[in-house]
Amino acid sequence: MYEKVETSLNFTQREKNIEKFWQENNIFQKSIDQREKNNMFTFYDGPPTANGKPHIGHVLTRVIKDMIPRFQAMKGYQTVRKAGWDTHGLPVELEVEKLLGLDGKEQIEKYGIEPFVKKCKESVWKYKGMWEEFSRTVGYWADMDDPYVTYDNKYIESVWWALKTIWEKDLLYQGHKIVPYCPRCGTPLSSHEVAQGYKDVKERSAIVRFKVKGENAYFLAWTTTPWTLPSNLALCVNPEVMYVKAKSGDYTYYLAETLASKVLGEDFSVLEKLPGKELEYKEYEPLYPFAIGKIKKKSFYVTCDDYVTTADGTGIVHMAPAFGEDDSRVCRKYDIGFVQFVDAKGCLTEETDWAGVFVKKADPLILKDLAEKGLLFDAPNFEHSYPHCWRCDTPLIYYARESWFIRMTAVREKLIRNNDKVNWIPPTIGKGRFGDWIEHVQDWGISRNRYWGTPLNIWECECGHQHSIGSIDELKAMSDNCPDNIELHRPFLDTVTIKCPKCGGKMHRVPEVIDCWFDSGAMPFAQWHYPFENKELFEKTFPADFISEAVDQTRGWFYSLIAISTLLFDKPAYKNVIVLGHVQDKNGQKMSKSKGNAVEPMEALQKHGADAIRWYFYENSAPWLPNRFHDDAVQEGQRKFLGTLWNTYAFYILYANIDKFNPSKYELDYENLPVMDKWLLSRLNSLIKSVDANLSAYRVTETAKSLQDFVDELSNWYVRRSRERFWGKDMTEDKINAYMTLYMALSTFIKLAAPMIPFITDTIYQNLVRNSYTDANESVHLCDFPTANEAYIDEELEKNMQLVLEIVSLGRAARNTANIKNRQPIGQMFVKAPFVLDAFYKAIVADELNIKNVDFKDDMEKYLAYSFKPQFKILGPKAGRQINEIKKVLASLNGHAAKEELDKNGSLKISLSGGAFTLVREDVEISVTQTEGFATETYNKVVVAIETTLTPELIEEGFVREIISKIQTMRKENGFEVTDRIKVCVDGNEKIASILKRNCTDIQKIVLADSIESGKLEGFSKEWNINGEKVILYVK
RNA sequence: GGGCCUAUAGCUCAGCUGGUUAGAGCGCACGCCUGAUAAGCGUGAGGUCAGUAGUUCAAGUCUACUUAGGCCCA
Repeated sequence: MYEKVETSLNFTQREKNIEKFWQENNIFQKSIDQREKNNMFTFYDGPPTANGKPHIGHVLTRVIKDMIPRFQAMKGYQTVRKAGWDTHGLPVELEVEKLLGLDGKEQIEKYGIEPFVKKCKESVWKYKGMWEEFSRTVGYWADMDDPYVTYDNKYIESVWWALKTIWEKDLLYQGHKIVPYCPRCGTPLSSHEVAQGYKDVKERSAIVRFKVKGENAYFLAWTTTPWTLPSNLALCVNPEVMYVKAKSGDYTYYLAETLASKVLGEDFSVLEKLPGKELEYKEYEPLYPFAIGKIKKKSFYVTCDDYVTTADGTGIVHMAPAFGEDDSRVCRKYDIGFVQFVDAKGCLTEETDWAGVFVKKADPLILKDLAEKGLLFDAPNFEHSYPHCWRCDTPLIYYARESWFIRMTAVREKLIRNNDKVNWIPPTIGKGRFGDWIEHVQDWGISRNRYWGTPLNIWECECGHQHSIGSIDELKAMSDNCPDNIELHRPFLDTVTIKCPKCGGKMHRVPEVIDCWFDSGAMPFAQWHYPFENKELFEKTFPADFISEAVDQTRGWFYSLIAISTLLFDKPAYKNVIVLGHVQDKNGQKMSKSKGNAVEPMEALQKHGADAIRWYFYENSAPWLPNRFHDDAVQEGQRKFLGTLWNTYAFYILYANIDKFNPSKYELDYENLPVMDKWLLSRLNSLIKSVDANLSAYRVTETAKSLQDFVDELSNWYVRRSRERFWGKDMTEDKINAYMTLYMALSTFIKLAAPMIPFITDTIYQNLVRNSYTDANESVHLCDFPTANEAYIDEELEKNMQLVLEIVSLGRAARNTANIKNRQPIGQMFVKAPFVLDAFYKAIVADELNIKNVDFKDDMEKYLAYSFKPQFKILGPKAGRQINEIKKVLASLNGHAAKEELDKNGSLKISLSGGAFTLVREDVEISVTQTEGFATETYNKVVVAIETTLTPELIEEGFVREIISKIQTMRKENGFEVTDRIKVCVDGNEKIASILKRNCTDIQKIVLADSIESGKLEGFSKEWNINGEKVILYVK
């Protein structure tokens, strides 16, 4: 016996039960252990930080990340899924600073690095519990008991190994990096911090004259930061842009052609036009002498780069390599020197005339000085948005800092090659956003001047020698003051010195820690402490078969993974990646706490249940598109899909319990099944094929849609059509067939859907399958994914049934137009379709539409008229611009005559203003327009016509159907059980009473009545209006 | 400021290499059906396919620009 099924849709409670069941019985672990060790499917989990709360977007990533491995596990692969935590980095430090009331690096150092780092370590677990509960609730299966943690000594040791390997390949070097820098706090800011502090400011910019060497002319260059002019080393033009040499007043200038009139006014004459490329390497005289002698490399000439625009300014940009990302890059490209006449406090240095003056204060002084020297062309006011420190409101400066880089430019070709091996979903990201990014890859600045992170494993000697340590053992071997239980963090490592292999001197570690993106990109090997342990395991699980994160990770994790795997192994770190769109609110706006439109994920899960939310994300739209999330949308899918599935299951259980039916006692007798059952099994097996193919190819939405369509047809066609087969008292062959077919459909379907909606499918499985078969697997998630039985797939059958559905739909429409309700039988229906159905299907149509006769007819002329339209796709290229006239002529043709001509000659002649034109059959589209006496409907190539005149016999039958329906309604309203037998009485209408009498045998049988009498008034009563006849019915 | 993505019915989304009446689901109105169903079926109202210009016999679809939103980078 099955457990009785609640028809309530209270999914959340049932999900909690399943969650508990999984936990108590280690279902997740079993799903891994039961599979063959050498048959692996690898998934890498991108680590979240547990010092931030999960938000609704994490539901999307988790449900996608969860579903694919569940599917592969059922396909027979061992699918190891290790959870991970990202624990290092500036966000953690900032959180702790806030907590401790600290502000800036000075205060941190005063507070003490050791206690600070300790706090950081605690802080990262702030929301761990919440994350775990969240993961359990959405049904995210990953090994949470033994996760990888990026701050773990073993993890760091693996990262060190990687860094040392890179160091030994000579791909790790020191250089300058331009960072947004707060001169007051003495610290660079992350882009996230910079973004918080943009403000519109009005400043004076400068257009400066740079004297061309050996030529009586000047370059006009524009800058918004005059304080960088003393550090000028080069100019830059766009090689593609046209420049002019123009005479204006006493001066001759070079500047961009399109900006000349804006800058010089109307009064100038063009002496020469030339592309920027021809200005390359032209030398000029330095504005200031400060740098002369300080630099050995050749400087003070014009460079080319396409970052220069002609949006404003002069089209010539002044370059100070210490103060701008582009400046720095271009100067490196041209091998120009480097000077930085601004100190760490943001003041100009001794070398200049304004020593100790803060940069922003120096601006007017420098402008004045240039004006006096006749080098200032103009100093226009300029309004722009400029970043300020979010802490202290000081204007930020872009400032070169000593920094460590990984030479990604050296492995660019390899990166591109490896990226080509990745299956990006959608492919456009791999080619576009990501492909372009690595096409222009820059060296990776990996050092951070902070405290809480993986320490950079480079030791430096006074003699200049540098050494990279690759393991704890190596450190201990080279050091005489390394504690036994050394923790690989600041400040503990800062005091550990090693002996210089070159000079024997003391080597100290450099102060930097590394970018935490390097940590997360190292997880393929660091999660297993490779190469110190688990060598074989790593090799088996690299590269990953599948990863998935949101689109913002393109230059984050997606990049760091492939960057590191390319550097170390020259392989991509993953084979398939689904890139997910962001979750937005109802109006397509970004969700944020400040806007108050953020959806609390736990609340949403509580309200709708995990399956409903999962389903929404699978079904709603392609995963990479932005998802608008709101309650109503989730409810829709829940009702339509989960509700329908549940009800179909409840239907089966209801009747199987009445009949004490157990599928294990029977065999499915395929050969002798009725067509309806064969159709369902064919649909089912086609579905298996398509779901398997789609999920194997990571096509999520397509899978969801096909599952949804199947449930719809299962419930609203198969079950609805087959309902009566379950009603009879005896266990007939037909009833067994129906049970077996429905059981097979349901029990197979839940396996197909299990990866997507793991809770409801297991709930159903526990009752439906485990109560049918004592030897069934413990959980649906331990089952093998179904394989299609090709012998059951009958495409012809599915095609026929499809036509039945279309005809039925048209028939209903025709009834509607004729205003004849469904209970009123109709005598005749004619159908024209591309192919003819045999008697069985016609019977379904007849029954479904309550029509006595259904016949196929090719010649429908009696009931219809034709109209003609050009078949544009074919006729368009042939007819060209005549096509509009053809359309007009066709519309005015006599349909019947034209049809006849076309049928007879195979062609149709029409006359146009330009002469006669001959159309063949393929050139025109013929459609049906009119009706006469019959109600007709048409769609695609199917036409139906129903007879609208009714005979007295048909009308009487209509009454019988009405009466039965009313009695059934009364049974239901008055709480009779399905099997109860009743007595029926009728009163108040002779016509109805006589109809009842004439048809009492049929009616009694259907409504389970022992007797039908008139006059004797017993039981529940209700007055009805049946086709205009008032009558009172009684049931008892 | 630069690159990329998105914009189609009140809402959520389809719309293949351009083909003329732009579809589906939800919601709404009316009607039908229903002894599993919180469902189902039909009809109707509801669209300047974000805007402008262009290519073409033909543009939701291709091109350019603009607007709004998003992501990444400055």
